[in-house]
Amino acid sequence: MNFSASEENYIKSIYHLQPPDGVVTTNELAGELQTKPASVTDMLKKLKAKKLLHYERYQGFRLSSEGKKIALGIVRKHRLWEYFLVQKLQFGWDEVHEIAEQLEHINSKVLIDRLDSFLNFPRFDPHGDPIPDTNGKMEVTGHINLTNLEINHAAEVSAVGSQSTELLELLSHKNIGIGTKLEVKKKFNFDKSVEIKIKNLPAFTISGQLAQSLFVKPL
Amino acid sequence: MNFSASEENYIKSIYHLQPPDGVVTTNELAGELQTKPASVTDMLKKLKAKKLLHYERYQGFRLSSEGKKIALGIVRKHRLWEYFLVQKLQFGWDEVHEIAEQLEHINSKVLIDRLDSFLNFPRFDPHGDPIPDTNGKMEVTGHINLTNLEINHAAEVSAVGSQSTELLELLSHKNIGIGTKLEVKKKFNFDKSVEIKIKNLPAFTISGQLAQSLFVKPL
DNA sequence: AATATAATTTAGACAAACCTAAATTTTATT
DNA sequence: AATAAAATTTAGGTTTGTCTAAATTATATT
Repeated sequence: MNFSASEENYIKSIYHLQPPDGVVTTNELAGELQTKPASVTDMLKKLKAKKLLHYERYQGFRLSSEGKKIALGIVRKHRLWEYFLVQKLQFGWDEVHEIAEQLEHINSKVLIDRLDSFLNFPRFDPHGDPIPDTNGKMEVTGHINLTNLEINHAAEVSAVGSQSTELLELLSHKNIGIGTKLEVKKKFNFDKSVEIKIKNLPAFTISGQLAQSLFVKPL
Repeated sequence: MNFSASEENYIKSIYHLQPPDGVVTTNELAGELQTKPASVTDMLKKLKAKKLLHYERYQGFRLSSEGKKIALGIVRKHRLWEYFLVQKLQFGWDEVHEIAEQLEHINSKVLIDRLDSFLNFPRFDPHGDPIPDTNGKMEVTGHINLTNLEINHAAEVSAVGSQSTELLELLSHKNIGIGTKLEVKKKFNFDKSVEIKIKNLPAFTISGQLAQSLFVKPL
C-alpha cells in the first residue's frame, strides 16, 4: 500500500504527538500541521478507513500497529536523509530539516536500504535521535548528543553516530570509545568545536562534526 | 517561482519532445505523459499563463526561454540523482529512472549544488546524457557511452563521466585517456564487463562500472 | 471544393485535500 | 444539574489535476 505525502505527514505527526498510552486530539494535530481542525477530521476518517488508526469521533485517536509501522518507515527515511545531508553534503545539522521533509516522501524501499548501507548503517541521526532499522526496530536510549551536554557535567560515551571506518579511526586515535568518561569544558560557537576533559589527560578540543557523532549518558 | 510535480513533468516532457525548431502537439504530449489530450490542454493554458510556453490553440506549442530554463533545472536534477544512484548506491543504470523521476522534484537549489560537488561535478549521467551545470549550460556532443558501442567498431575516447580522483587513477593505470582509440571485442552480460582492444596492446577487460564512465566517438 | 477523418478544445464532473461557517458533542463552571 | 465554553464534526465550497463526451478546428481525401 502506498500513501500520499499528505497522509504520510499526518501519520508522522500523530506518531510524534502520541504519548506512551494516551490519545492525540484533533486540535493538537491541527496545530502541529498548521492546518484547520476540520481538515484534520477529514483525514482522520480516511486514515481510519485504511486501518491506520483507532478513532471514535470526539474521543481522540492513536495509531494502529499498522499505522505505527508506516510511521517508523517515514521516520527512518527522514533520519537517514538527514544523516546523509550532514555527513556527505556538509550541511549543518540545523539546516537539514526542510530538505529531509521533502526527501522522506520518496518511495523506494531498495533506495533507502542502499542509502543505509552507503552510510554504514548509522544508528543516530545528526540530532541524536535513533534511526529505525529496515524492520522498524530502533534503540531506546537515555543518551544525548555530546553537543547538548552541559558544561562540567560528567558523562559517559554510550554510542557513536555511525560505524564508518573514518569515524572509528579518528576515535581510536583520540582514545575515545564506548564507556569513556568525560566532561565538556567549553563550547566554541565559532566552529561548534568542543573542548573536553578525560581523566588523567590534558583537556583537548574536538571538531563540531565529531562532537555531533558522539552520544553520552550523564552520570 | 515554484512548480508542482505535475507542472514539472509537463515542462520536462515538452523539453524532450521539442524538435530544434518546431512545435510539440497535444496528442504527442498526452502519449508521452500517459494522460488524455483534454488534460494536456488544461495544463497548456496554465503554463501559458505562467509564460513558460508559446501556445496558440490548435497550433502546437513550444517552451519559452523561461520554460527552457526550468526544464534544464529539472533535467539537471534528474541526471545528477541518476549519477548518484549508480555511482554511490550501486544501482544499475537501467534501474534508476523511476527513482530519479521522484527525486527530480525535490526542491532545493543548495541541495543540488552540493550534490553536484559531492559527485565531483560529473558532466554525463550514467546513460551518457550531458548534465546541465548550475547555470543550465551543458555540453553538446556526438558521443555515446562505451557500453553502447557496437562490437568491432573503432572509436575514440572523448569524455569521462566524472573527474573523481578514483576514476582518473584507474584510467591512468590502464593507460586510457581522452583520444585513446579502441574497439569493443566482447560484452559480458553476467557482470556487464567489456573486453576492449587498444592497438599494440593485448585485449583486456574493464568493469561495467568503468565502461559506463567512458564516452566515445565512433570513427 | 466538399466532405470525411483526425486532432484539439470545451463543457461539465470527480477525487483529494484543503477551507469557512454552522451544528453538535464534550468538558468545565457556576 | 444547568449552562457556558471549548473542542470537534458536519455541510457545503474551492483548487488542482484529472476524466468523458460533445463540439470545434485542422488536415486529408475524394
